[in-house]
Amino acid sequence: MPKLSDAAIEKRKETIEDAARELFIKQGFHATSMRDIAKGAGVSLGNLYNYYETKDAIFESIINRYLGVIDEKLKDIFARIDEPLEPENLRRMGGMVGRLVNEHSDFWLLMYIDVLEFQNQHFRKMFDGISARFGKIFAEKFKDAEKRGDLRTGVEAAPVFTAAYMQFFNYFLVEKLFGGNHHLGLTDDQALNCLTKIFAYGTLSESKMASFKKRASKGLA
Amino acid sequence: MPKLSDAAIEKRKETIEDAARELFIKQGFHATSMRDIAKGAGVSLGNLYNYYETKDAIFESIINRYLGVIDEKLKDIFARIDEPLEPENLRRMGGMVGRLVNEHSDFWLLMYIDVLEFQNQHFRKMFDGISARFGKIFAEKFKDAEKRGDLRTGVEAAPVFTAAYMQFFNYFLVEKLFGGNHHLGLTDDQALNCLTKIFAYGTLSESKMASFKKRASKGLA
DNA sequence: TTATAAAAAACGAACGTTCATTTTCTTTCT
DNA sequence: AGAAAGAAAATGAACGTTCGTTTTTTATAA
Repeated sequence: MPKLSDAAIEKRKETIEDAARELFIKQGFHATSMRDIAKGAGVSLGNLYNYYETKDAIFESIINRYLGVIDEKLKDIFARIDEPLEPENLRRMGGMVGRLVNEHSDFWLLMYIDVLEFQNQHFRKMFDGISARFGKIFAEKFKDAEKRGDLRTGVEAAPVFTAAYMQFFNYFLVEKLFGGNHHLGLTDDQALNCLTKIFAYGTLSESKMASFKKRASKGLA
Repeated sequence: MPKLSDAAIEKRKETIEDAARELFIKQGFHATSMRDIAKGAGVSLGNLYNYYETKDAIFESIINRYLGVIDEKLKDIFARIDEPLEPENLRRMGGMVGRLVNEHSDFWLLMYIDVLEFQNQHFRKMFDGISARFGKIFAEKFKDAEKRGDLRTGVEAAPVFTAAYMQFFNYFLVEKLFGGNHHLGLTDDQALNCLTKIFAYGTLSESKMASFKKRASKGLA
């Protein structure tokens, strides 16, 4: 047989990793055998080792691939937010984060596998210094907002925005993975509204809130 | 040999479960063998089966025991909070939640094991309808606060209190287990203050906030 | 002696990994 | 065009371990 093209190898690896991911998520890493993965991918047991050195390497490859996907999705979300402290944008972000969590709940399960089995080696960077990263992404916007006096005195933009992001994120994680069952006692929509309101009133200056309320009463809502 | 006393059996089970818990947390459930547990507890392999039917049963026993402990600690925390919507009390709760998370981080790891390996069977009740439970615990307090007009119009006490609790909880979890590394860009103290302020300004009526600020300026802080 | 706890040995099944073998497909040669 | 050669891919049996659990044996104290 001639050597497979890089594209062909890549394609095969994807089908293997798709099968492995599904199994890891459904039954955990250690409970999933190489035989399971082989069967799931429609590949022989031995052939797996032509593509990966070890079982761990499969997990790592899955994670690295997925990290890239989620990273893009997050970038996309933040790119769609021009004014990060605007309440309506916070609310929109919450919706997008919710969709991200729900559509990729398997990704967060992989994160828990990583925490338990690999001491969180691969996901460390996910939350490490996240506020500083938001500070960079929205550097001008945050500076502008502070100049304009949009924020209450003593309130910094980056931690507040991060806290809002984390709150949305965690809300949907609890709902999706931990049996929250509407743990705030509200529908998802109501919960998003409630949380957004808290962050809006909690962080914006009174003048900013007033102008926002005026705009809201005239506007869409 | 005569039958062991119930107390003796209980004591032995505790040492076994202590060893098992440590191993489960350090290396995961499936990666921990019955031989590991036996060695860790200073007991023979076969003897484990005089105390537990299966390996799963050990895990379940650990969880049920621990759920009781955490439940008590949480009850204790809420018992120490007479006025749940008072900002200074929210802040105090945050501190207590932080200590709970940090001192019992293994408990939350067990929760992740449960999510991954047991479909969250044992921890379901942890977050299920948590807002309603807070609503019951603080029923009178919430009603009083709403009567007094402590809250902004349209803001319900239970979801807001729950959101605050979850935010504190999640903050420390991320710090402890996910390599947050001061992910809000603040010290823990500053983070607690920041979050408390958001929830205070975000949910309390202006009159209530004014009286609080007056009291704060006169008082300790 | 007798009931029972504890220890040790043994069980079959399943694990991750290896490897000799077979299959597959391109290339080369007639 | 078609057979032979060569190289890489795919296979699945087999390896040595280790797994959870069971069974057997030994030790202990009333």
